[in-house]
Parts: sequence; structure tokens; C-alpha cells
Amino acid sequence: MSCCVLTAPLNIKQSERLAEKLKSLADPVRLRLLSIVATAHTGEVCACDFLGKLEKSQPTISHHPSQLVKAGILSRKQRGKWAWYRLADGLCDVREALGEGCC
Amino acid sequence: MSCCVLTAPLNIKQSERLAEKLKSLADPVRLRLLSIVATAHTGEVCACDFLGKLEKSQPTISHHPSQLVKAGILSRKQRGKWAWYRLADGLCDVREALGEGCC
DNA sequence: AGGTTGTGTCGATACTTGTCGATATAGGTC
DNA sequence: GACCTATATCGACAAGTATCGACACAACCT
Repeated sequence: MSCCVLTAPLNIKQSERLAEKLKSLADPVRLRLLSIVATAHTGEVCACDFLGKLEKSQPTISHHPSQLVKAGILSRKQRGKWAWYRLADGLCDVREALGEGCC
Repeated sequence: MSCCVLTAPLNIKQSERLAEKLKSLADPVRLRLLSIVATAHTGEVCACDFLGKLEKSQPTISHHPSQLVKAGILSRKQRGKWAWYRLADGLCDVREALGEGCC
């Protein structure tokens, strides 16, 4: 990538791409969801677990992980009738874009 | 802090605080603005410079830096009739909250 | 096949936010 | 004082989005 906010002014395209990832992270429900997945011992979490841990309706619970998948923060795999989520590279990309390692 | 999304599930308060900072970053105009400030040789930028570099109206240009200041990403200092912006600690906080150094 | 269960999608609604024109404020100059 | 200039604020509108109830679909079980 090598386009981080600390090395050079972002052009419009770069800023829009990064903003989209950040927007997917900038929600309390999705952050809690992300931290649940990121700290799972097995590295992955079944969608059914979210229902018990986040006090939201099922459509809402279904909506948020798909936003994170679309942004590349999580990845989704269907196993039988269960959906399993695990971390993707998107989070590292965001940290790098925000200047990880330059501070 | 020691509350990063990779070490333990966030509680509601933590997720709301982090989401607020991320929301302030999740906008293309503000990201370009941030990168302009972050890459300035002197470490600070006059608000008047934004008007030439971001194609937005003056009220909009004024709105965005104040959002970043409120979130602790930038700091603002008035010198005469000019407003000068420089980086604050908020950006490092965000990177740490996203798991900098744990990946 | 029929029933159950997990999960995504649709439609509606309420809330938030980015944007701009108009106006206000505050510092500088004459 | 009167004027100009740099920023912030206000009011309004448009666009986006978080949420939910209702429904659809697909995988399992008997």
C-alpha cells in the first residue's frame, strides 16, 4: 500500500477507500462484534453467538457482520446452517493507513 | 488504556468511545485534511490553506477540523485571526485500540 | 415430504450527518 | 470609530444508515 496519512496527503480516491473501511468500524455494535471475533480462542465465532451477547434483534445482528465483511474486516464461511466469522486483513490495512509504525 | 479489540471483548462504554473517534475519521474530507496536517513540514497548518486544497465551501471547511478537534485527533490554536491545526494524541489512541503491536 | 431452525433480505421509519447560503464574531488595519 | 478578512455558527435540506417486524431461503431432522 504505502499510502498512509503520515507520509503524504491523500488524494480523493485514497481518502474515499479508507473512509469506507473506517465507516464500517465506526459503530459500537460492530466494534463489539469485531472484538468478540478477534478474541475468540478458536479464531472464529458462529453468528448465533452474537444474538446472546449483543442485545439487538436478529436482523440487526445479521446486518452488522455483513458490513464488516464487505469492508474486508471480517471473512464469512458457511458451515451447514451456521455462519462463521473470522478476522480478515482489513484491520491491519486500516492500522497501516493510519500510520502504524511511523509514530 | 490497554483496551484493544484484540485482547478482550469491548463493553458498551468502550465501544461507544472508540466508535466516536472512528466516526470522526470516517470521512474522506477529514482524512485528506488530517493527512495534510500530518505531513506538514512545520507540523501545523493554517485553516486558510484547506480552502485551496479541498474543494468545499468555507462553512464545510470550518466544520470538519472542529470535528477532529472534538475527537482529540487534532488540536487547534488561534494565532491572531488565523487558526492553526496540528496532530494530537487521538490518532495513536485509535491505532492502539485497533490492536497496534499485537498483529 | 413436512416441520424446525439459523440467517439473510425487504420495506418502513426515525435519526444522523454532510453540505451550503446567510449571518455572526473577532482580530487586524486604516 | 469604520472597514476588511478569517472563522465559526445557524438553519435548512438531502443523503445515508441503524433499527425493527415480516418474510424468504436453505439446511438439517424425523
